[in-house]
Amino acid sequence: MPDSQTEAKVRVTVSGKVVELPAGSPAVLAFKEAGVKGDFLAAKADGKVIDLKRPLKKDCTLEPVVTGTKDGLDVMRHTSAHVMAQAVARLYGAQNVEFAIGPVIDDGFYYDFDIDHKFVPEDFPKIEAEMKKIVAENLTLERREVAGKAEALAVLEGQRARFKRELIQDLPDTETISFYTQGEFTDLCRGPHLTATGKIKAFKIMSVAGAYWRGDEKRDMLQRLYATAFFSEKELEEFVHNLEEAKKRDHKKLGRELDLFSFHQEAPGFPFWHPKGMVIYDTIVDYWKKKHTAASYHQIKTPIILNESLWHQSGHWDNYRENMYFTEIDEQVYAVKPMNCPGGTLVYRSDLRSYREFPLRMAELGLVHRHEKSGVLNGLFRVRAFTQDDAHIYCTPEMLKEEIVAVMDLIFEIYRDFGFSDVNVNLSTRPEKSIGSDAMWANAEGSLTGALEHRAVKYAVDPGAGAFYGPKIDFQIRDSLKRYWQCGTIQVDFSMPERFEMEYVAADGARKRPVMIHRALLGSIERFLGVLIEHYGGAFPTWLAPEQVRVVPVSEDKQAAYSKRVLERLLQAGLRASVDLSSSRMGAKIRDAQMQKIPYMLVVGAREEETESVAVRRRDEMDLGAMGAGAFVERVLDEVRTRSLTLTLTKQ
RNA sequence: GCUGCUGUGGCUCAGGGGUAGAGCACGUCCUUGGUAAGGACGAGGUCAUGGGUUCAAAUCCCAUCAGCAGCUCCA
Repeated sequence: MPDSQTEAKVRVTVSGKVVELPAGSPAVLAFKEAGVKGDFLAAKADGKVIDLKRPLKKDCTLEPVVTGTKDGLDVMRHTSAHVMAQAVARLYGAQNVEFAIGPVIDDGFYYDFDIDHKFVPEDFPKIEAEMKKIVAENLTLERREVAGKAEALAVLEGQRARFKRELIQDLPDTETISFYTQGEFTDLCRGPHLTATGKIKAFKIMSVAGAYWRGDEKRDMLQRLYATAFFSEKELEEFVHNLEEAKKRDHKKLGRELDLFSFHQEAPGFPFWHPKGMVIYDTIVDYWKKKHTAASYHQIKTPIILNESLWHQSGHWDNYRENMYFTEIDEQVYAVKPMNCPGGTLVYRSDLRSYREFPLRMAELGLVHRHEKSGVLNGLFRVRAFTQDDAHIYCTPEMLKEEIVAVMDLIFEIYRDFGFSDVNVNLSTRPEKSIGSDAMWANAEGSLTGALEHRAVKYAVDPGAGAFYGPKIDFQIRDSLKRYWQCGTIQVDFSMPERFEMEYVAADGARKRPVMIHRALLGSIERFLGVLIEHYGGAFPTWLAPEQVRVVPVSEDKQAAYSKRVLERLLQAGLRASVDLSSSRMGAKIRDAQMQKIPYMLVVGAREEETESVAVRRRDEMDLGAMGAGAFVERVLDEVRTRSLTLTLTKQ
């Protein structure tokens, strides 16, 4: 019998229960001792995920990581990455491959390989089949810790493993270095991992792409296999289905199909808006202007081309020149504005300002141009010319918090009206390199957090991620496919007022420097419209729809006059409508309107003509039956007025 | 910007060393039909651009431009 007096023990707290185990016992034993049952994938010791077999060396709080959790999924995906690497090693010969890294990412994992064979999608089934074999073999994963870099390098002795060696070299000396082995495959890895490959459930290789070693384009280009894994085939199928859905909703595709905008070789990165796209664009702008007028904003418009000297003063010439376009006027250099603020400050300085005007809110839908690298252009999401829904607010430091609350209120209200109720909020605080006094930063950051807390907004803090000229809050909206889009931002700016020597006259008659808030809600109208297209899948709510009502005569001959009368009535009421007087059959006309995702179709035939009525059909395929033409108009107008996100008309 | 893939009528795409095809859309005509495609006929492309190989290039090679994916960048 072991001497319990001398044997070291660890005290482990598992869901409130304390169990005592010999030091070095595997984590999983603690669950067993504590009587916790379940499908364990890993353990979490004081918040850190570790292997189930990891020896416990000191007292800790331990919880199981089980199927169905994010932690569990990450562990399974991590092990899946090793399995994929092992499969590649088996299929192409371990001596022919060099392994780089294989981390878990948001939607799965990847592994980077240096291999002569060029992966093509046709290789995926083969690799997947080998992975399935490895899972079926249920190989156990063994962790081996080595003492320092020298020993780690010794493990790799004689192997082609220049990436692994480099990784080891760059590790801090204090770091524990570990390897994981499953069957014949060993990989440098921090872990944690599943206990055995058999616990991997459903996986799929998604794509292959080039990727630079350590993201550096001057270094080796590797082949990256993207893959994903889930706890069940069902979840995997759902994921794949979602990807297809996202593809269907691609705004570039819908933009073409719905005839909203186009892009052309003659102007890469510069969108061309078609009539229907313009309707949506203008509707957003009209709405935006109304909201800003109601929130006591003034609206200004500043030039697109401004003298180079202004950009020296603003600091853009030093920091942003690469992204700017230049031109020449009368032998003077001018720049096309990449941002609106410098022009805005000229408006501010056009008059002597008083504290009585504060907070002075100047909004500008400013068209900016930025030279984005060709490879980053992406439909409306990344363009070279776009309209920022910008505003600059000038106020005193004391007003900051209240102003920020007001901006936030406006942001959330506007997001809600477009159907975005889930918003991620991020606070970025002072970076190492920054201007402005400690007191200024304290006030600004205090105002931002104060505003967030005042409205009980949940937010994450990104320490040191603020701009050098001030802290900021960023807003990301979640769309119907659960993707997040960075749109809104509120930035406090200490730099601009200094650089442009902006002043106001305070109550005591002294000249003081105002604080400037720089804010955008939608970010860029173009990009936001792209997000809206994907969010709604092209089926815009009625208030935004380019065409709201399509009149469909049953017989073009016989109901031409009546259908035109109905159309006239719709147009007079201010609705966007048209009539289909083509000679196609009614079914084809309906199909056409349906594919254009027009909210309402009005079928008019002999029956309707007799009673001055219309047979209403909703694009979500509901035949609502007949109703009086006047009643229809009133109800749709109401739907538009309230900016309803759903179609509201129902069967009477 | 880097790497890979792609570029054929307005759109989606097939074809492929011997000077081009389908469906949809479009036009004309016939059809006047009650809730997702009626029919016939027709027009439309120097196969992204420039160069090279070849008796012959849309097809093969190179470069350029553009698009897509990824990397990086940006926020």
